[in-house]
Amino acid sequence: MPELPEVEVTRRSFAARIAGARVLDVRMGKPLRWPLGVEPTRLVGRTVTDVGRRGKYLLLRLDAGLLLIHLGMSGRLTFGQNLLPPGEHDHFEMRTTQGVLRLRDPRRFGAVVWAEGEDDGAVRKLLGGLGVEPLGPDFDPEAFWQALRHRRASIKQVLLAGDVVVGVGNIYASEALFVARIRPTVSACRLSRARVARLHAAIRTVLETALHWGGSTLRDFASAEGHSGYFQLEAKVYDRAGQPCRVCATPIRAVRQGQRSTFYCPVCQRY
DNA sequence: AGATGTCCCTGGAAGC
DNA sequence: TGCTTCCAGGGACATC
Repeated sequence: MPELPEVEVTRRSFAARIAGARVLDVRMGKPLRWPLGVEPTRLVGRTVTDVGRRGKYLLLRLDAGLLLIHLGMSGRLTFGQNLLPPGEHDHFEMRTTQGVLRLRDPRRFGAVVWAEGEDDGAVRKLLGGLGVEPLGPDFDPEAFWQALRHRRASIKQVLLAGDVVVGVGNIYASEALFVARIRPTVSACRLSRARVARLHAAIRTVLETALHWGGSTLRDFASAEGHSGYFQLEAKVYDRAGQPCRVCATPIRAVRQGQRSTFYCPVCQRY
């Protein structure tokens, strides 16, 4: 589920509804990626003030302290009144006066971490090294080029690292590079200003389009192929190894970069 | 500092 | 059918 658009859609789905809610109790299931970092009962009685987002982290702010929530690979967050009893994969549950916030995460790569404030050690450790928000005002072509010009790793891996720009996961990295017509394996520092400007625009377009369509991932759409009118969000390259490029019909190629799969069109995407 | 490999965990799909 | 192997959208951490 979760790259930046999915996390942002999740945030919007409950931010207004949970604001002002008082915590009634907190229940933990199996351990997530990191311990909560606070006795769950200490959250009882606090009030949720708002829900923010930084990269793929949700920031649930309380009148004192905040919870950093990450969905990992398989996490789903729900907030509602009449939820079923917790299942075996529901590992965090916070009952409030306005509904129950529940994290279901079968793979348990996700996390819920307590921080006393915005400059807490946990916040600095998890959020301190993050790059700029791709949909925010600080993401601009010139600064992007400046940040890339000293990086010798492949552009795909630099995008995934998240220390230049956040929120671009494995699927959207392949898709954005296709839109920008850039070979994923090219070294980041070899990209010209003009090509970086194209990539900048492509990242925004890809993420904004996904956000506009409700944050459903390209993979979800691909598996739902034929069902709805959402085919404009079909992956152009992701998971399409061997299938014809939608632009030039050349078979899409798959390679591995840093233990992750990358897909590209060898004709449309140049070095 | 930056690049690279490893690991956390479960479930579904593919291969034999 | 049943077993094994591989793969999955993330990212912190150790190591070089």
